[in-house]
Amino acid sequence: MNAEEILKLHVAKSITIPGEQFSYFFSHFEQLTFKKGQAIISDGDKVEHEYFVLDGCLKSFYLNDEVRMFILQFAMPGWWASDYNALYNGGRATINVDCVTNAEVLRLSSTDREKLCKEIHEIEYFFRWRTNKGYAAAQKKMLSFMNNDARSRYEELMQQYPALYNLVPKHLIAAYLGVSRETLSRLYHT
Amino acid sequence: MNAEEILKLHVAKSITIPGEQFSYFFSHFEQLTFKKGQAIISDGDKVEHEYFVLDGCLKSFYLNDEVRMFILQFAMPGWWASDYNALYNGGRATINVDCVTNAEVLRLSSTDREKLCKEIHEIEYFFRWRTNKGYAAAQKKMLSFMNNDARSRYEELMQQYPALYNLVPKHLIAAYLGVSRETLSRLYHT
DNA sequence: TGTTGAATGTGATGTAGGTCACCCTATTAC
DNA sequence: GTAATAGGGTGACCTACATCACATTCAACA
Repeated sequence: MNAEEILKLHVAKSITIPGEQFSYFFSHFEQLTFKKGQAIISDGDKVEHEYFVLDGCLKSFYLNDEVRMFILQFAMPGWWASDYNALYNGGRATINVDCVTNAEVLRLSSTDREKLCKEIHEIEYFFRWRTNKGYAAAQKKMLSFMNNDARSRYEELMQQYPALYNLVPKHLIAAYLGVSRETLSRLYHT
Repeated sequence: MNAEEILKLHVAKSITIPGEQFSYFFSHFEQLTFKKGQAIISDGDKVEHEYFVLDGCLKSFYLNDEVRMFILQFAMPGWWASDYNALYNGGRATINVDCVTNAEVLRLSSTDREKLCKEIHEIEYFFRWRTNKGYAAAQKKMLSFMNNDARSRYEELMQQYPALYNLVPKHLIAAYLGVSRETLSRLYHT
């Protein structure tokens, strides 16, 4: 399946638009290839794009004192990633995004997104819908964090995304769960 | 200042629409008065509305085993509250919303919101903008939670919303910070 | 082929914050 | 008025998790 088809399927989850309109929408995306470990957005960058993952896995994360890493999200195929705070407020990045594996992504500029939202009402609906999803997910993660201990958060994650176990190094999973790698290691060696 | 003017100011932060169009928008809201302690959305309810706070303070919270309370948000004047997950997915509420103080709110149904978004492109933009704000805030809260200990989260909150100190009982502030009321008490009696 | 460094496991020990128990003081209800 | 209930403080103790230190495995690569 090519990039256009993948994005079309994704968009079709919330809206239906005619083919030529979708082609126009798609024409604003730029397809990019990244290697494992490559940075996409770094702390301090001007943030002008968001990224739709076609293949591979990204992570968005925050670095505390440039030392400890907290992962906000693993972005799998069909997910979007950026520093949305910086993207919408025009500020500099405080969130980093890079590649956990080799990755294929589609890049859309903030300027183009706003242009498209203005031109095509359905597209504005699509982006509202997408952000809603993100908001609900962020809230759910917050609750899971306040409610549960490290073990149940780990089990929850593995149940929801079993693929992560083999795809992602354990210390990154620890950084997502908000525990030290030592604690995570002890968790599943019971 | 009356309800219409308050909402107009709020909306004007992101869009400009002609007066008669705003009046049409406003006509879909219903103004309601609640007493301190009154429930607005309870676990298990069908969720069909969202609420814009004119005066007073609401809280949205989750009850773990019907025992421990985790507060997601205090909704002050100019803020919106609902169980957005249930509201957008048509499910039953898992989040509760009630009144920390006596409150004046404007209520908008999900049906009307979607109707208005379809009819008036600017309104759709407004709701996209609002959800974006919410998403960025949720992400920021998540990071603060992963990064900081209870004391700095408490100081951060008091610095950002000093009004809460006198407005809201301490055990609710504890439930927002995700610590026990005992721990919070010890925090500021150093 | 040996070296380096990333990823991981594991013991010892420290600590933030939870839990339980009990206290006192305001409100609110009757 | 008195009773009942919400809000809040504080000591004793416990637990989940962090931190530090060190060992092991394995892949990259000079």
